[in-house]
Amino acid sequence: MQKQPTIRDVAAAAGVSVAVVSRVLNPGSGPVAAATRGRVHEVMETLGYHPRTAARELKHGPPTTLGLLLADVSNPFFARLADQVVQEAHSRGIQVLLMTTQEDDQLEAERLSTLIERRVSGIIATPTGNNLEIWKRLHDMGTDVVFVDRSIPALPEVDVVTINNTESARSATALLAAHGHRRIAIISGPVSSTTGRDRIAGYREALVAAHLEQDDLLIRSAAFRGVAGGDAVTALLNLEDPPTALVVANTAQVTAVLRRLAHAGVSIPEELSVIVFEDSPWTELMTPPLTIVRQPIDLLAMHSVQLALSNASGKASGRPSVIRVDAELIERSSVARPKPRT
Amino acid sequence: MQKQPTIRDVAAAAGVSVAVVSRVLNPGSGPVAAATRGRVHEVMETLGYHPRTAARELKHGPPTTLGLLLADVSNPFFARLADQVVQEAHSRGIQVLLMTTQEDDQLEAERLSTLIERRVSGIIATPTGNNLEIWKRLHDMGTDVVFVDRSIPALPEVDVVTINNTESARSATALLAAHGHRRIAIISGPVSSTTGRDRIAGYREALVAAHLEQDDLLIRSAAFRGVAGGDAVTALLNLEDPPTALVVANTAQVTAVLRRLAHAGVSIPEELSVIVFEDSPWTELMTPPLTIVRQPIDLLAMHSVQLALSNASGKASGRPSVIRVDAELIERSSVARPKPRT
DNA sequence: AAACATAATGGAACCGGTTCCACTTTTATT
DNA sequence: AATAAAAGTGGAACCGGTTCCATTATGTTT
Repeated sequence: MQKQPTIRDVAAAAGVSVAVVSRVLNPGSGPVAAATRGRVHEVMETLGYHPRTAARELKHGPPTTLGLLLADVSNPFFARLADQVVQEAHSRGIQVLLMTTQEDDQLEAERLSTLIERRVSGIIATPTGNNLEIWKRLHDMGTDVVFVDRSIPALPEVDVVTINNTESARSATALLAAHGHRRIAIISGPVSSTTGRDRIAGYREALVAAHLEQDDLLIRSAAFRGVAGGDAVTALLNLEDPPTALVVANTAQVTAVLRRLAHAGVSIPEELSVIVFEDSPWTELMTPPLTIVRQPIDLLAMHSVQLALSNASGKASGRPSVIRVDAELIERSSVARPKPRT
Repeated sequence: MQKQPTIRDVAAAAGVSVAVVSRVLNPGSGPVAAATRGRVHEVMETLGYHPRTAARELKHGPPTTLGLLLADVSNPFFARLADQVVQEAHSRGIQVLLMTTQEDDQLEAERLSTLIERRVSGIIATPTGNNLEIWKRLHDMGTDVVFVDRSIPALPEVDVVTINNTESARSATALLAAHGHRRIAIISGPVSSTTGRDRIAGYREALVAAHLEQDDLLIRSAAFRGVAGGDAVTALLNLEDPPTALVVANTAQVTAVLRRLAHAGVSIPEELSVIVFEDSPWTELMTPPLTIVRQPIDLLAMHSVQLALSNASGKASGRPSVIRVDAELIERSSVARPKPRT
């Protein structure tokens, strides 16, 4: 491994000063004779010269890197979000440092530390909900923080991009109520998360609107990681008066829930109507095809990147932006009328 | 956005020289009195000081960043690979720059450029198959390149981590043959990819071993992106003598294939036995649960990171490493005996 | 107490770029 | 042709760390 040529090597080989080479490197930063430019380019080519980003960033750290801090990427929802964010960023010449927290606030704190040291211009994150002080400090330092999917109410100064969680859970629940269900259950994310809380709120709204009785036993929160969704299902099925319909509002637990249902021999939609928050292509291939709530991941990604970078470019709007996009309820065949009581 | 404190600010505030602060920052790089260390730490805390990675890397670029160049991350296979790679890297204090090529060699070239400029210590990639010269140059420059999942035969000097593609396709095909199938089809990736080629080779081996006739009409290559898998299915079904069994060896096209089969009203496994290369939890939830080839993504990730970093730490082995891990054939219910000819 | 090893600290060069400013050469103006 | 304006170039400081080496403070040995 021979060592890399530097700008001075190039300058020497081309018979010019480093200032000139730098100008060639940064078009528009100053005049360079066409002939000189050509010669310098040639030399760079033959020497295999590539300017070091680290050195360039020393002077004035340009917004060339963005931190993406997700819970984990094995979850297809986050994976697709990551994919879109990366594409969106690339299209603007920005690179993405991908980090994962595994829903662990200790890890989150560590990741944030390295992002600070890298002086990333912006951070797009699904916060665990803790580390308040770090987030606040980050924001005060001028880093553009954008929470996506979830948020932290205690930090109203941070930009947020989410789907309309309340409304999406409300409409899903309302659909079930419209089919005549009176015992509708919901499995959501942990109540410590805004998605968990908001979706339960929407669920309640729908029950109220449909004049249905609320039963807290029908509301189950499951952690994002692990297989808590399965246990929630079992608990629901063992209820004295079990539900006839179920909203799975925890994307990470959808397969765990379905697995347990299959195991228990529950037939969908005859014995249980189901709506899931998840739009994997697999949902359509199931028997029966599942009625789903589709989250517009591309919009989430687009707005996140936009916010994370717009502020960086000195927008400095007073108010924090809160962007709420609508999810889409797609009716397929996992919802039916409840069978009459025996 | 006030500007960040530098090491000199800390030094001044603590009443010491920058050299001392640097030593505090890098334990083991020199002696510092315990009292001094404490004072410096305090000052760093109150000033909210974080050393800039860019500046640190200027001196001797330490192997602190790794490039991960994948086709795309919306594909769950790559997503899980990314997740594992990131975790593996984090556990060693390494950050990951995630980039995607969308299977486009033009984009690949651009991404590689930025990785070179960042002086990443290693690159883990699923190469498109082109850009030979760039890969070669990268390798010659001393960057540790590791191809994962796929490889480029024309670049034998590069480390590779893959599953045993030939064997996995062979065993899947053999299982179908053992069930009495004589017309077995395969939908693989493009023949320009090593995975595509190797899996077809394994398929052929199995046919030979089972003394079955080979029919090139039963071999279909589909691009990774798009919905080419669907068209391949249609073509197979319209054959004069259609297959009774199918191996879907193109992970990215599995759902497209299944969708088309569902659309065509083909019942699995009665009319068509199916084995897919894919181990999403959804495969088990299908009706019937699908027989699959499971790729040990965690091993792929572990070995990739290990190789990408081991070389960096000056291992400098003469031979390139080729690590081939075994995939696992998991029998469920999508394979049955062919129904007798009518 | 003298002699010497060791610990602790500071000064300054250096990493590889960018940029300001001064200086020289070319082109335009009248 | 004289002069002003613009284009092209180079020297050197600077960004924020690391590190070598010299210097001073502390501790140990005989």
